[in-house]
Amino acid sequence: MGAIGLEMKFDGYYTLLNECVNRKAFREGQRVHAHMIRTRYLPPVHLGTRLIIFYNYCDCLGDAGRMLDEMPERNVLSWTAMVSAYSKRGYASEALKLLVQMLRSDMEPNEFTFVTILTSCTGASGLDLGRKIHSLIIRRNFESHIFVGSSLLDMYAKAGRIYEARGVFDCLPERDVVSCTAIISGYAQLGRDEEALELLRQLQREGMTSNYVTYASVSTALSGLAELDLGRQVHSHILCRELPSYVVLLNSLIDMYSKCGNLSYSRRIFDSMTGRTIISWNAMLVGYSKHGMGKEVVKLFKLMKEENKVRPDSVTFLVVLFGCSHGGMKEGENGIEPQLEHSGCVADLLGRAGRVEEAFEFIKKMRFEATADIWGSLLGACRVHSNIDIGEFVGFQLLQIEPENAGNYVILSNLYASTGRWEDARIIRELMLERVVIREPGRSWIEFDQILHTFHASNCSQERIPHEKLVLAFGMIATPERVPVTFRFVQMCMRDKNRFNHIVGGMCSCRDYW
DNA sequence: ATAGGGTTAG
Repeated sequence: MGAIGLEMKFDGYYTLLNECVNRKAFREGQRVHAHMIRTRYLPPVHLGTRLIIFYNYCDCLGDAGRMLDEMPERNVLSWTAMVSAYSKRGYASEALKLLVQMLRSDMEPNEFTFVTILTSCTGASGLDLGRKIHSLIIRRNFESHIFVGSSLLDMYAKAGRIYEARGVFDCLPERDVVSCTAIISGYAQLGRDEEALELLRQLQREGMTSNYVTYASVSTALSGLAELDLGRQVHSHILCRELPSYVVLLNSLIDMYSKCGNLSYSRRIFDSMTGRTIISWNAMLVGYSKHGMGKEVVKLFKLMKEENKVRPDSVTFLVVLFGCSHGGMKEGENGIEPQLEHSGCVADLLGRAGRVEEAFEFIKKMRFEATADIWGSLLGACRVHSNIDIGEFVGFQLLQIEPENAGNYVILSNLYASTGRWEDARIIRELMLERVVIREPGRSWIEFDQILHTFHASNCSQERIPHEKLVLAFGMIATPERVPVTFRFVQMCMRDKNRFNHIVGGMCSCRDYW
């Protein structure tokens, strides 16, 4: 790093600041700025912007904002650099405030400004801001700019507004990898897997280019479809294209294979990786967890700690705790100390162990308000362990928090039915039909003799027989008759969207929990 | 000097 001299001017300052950004050297940069002030050097707009970027890079948004305020001359870039700082940290409303301030100062935003601010409008909560920005974009005719359009459609997709996203996409005068990938992954992220793949095929026919990001999204869609053959086809296509094996793509493939039912493929990819991230480990752990292989979860978790290259995050803990409970392992066996944010898992673990009262007390004593997920897992435990008192309380709690979730009605109704309270069961079902409009059609899969059989639950059916049972029955009928009943289940694998049940010798890997 | 899409969990 060069020294601060007396005769510093633009070039010298600029080089120094660049070095400070690269090294994230906050103190050094501050000294450079202080030198400017001491020598009464008024930085021109270009250098001032560099200072804003430097401060933002060091997480000193206040200093950066002050710099913008005090600059004698500002341009689009200085404003946009500051908008970008807010956006990158997810401060969407701050970013919008600054944009409004910018407009009031008669400074016209450019395409960079819009792209950067749109990235801060994420999820359903960003939709309102996103729409406001959209209208500003339309007024300035930026809508068909390829970068603006991509972030705009991505904003809608992430807010769950896939039709609006598609509308923006269809209006783009030109397309590229990013815009195509954005719309495909929009469908995939919403679980509209068939549509994602169909769109991929269509766009490829129309000549779209794809890269590793595209295939990471496509793998997400394949995970949802759980069609191993299709997954393998796409994988071999990826290998043929010799796409660089970026971690992101491999992580996605690990997940895809595990959800398509082939854990050994997942593990093979995992083992072949050189630069595993925490997501790689988590994806592999999730695989074992969903297959009910609690011991493997713990083994891999220990391996991760031994390797000591990545730090477990909250997802890791969730998975390991869930993996142990679903895999039939008791608490304490896993050697993991739950943190505060894993309280929900602890409650779930207690519930699954049949200690429903303790779970209920635990949830009531938690330092934060229980989420619908936490109540939901307790309700499930009440159903399994036939605890009508707590179940009724929790059920009504849930019907208030998320009246749109059909699952809660079904479980509560089943709980009533299992204790002979038929009238209450009926009332809850009617309530569900009244309140819940759309239900996701359920699906189950069963595979034997290397053929995958898919079952769809009818969307309008009043029948509530868990269709997994139907699948199991089908499996029993279809296996060769001369095989004795208890051995029919050898190597049978049954799954739905969330979990696998490996049935070996009449015993299920979930220990008959589901 | 300021820009877009992506992987795990719930």
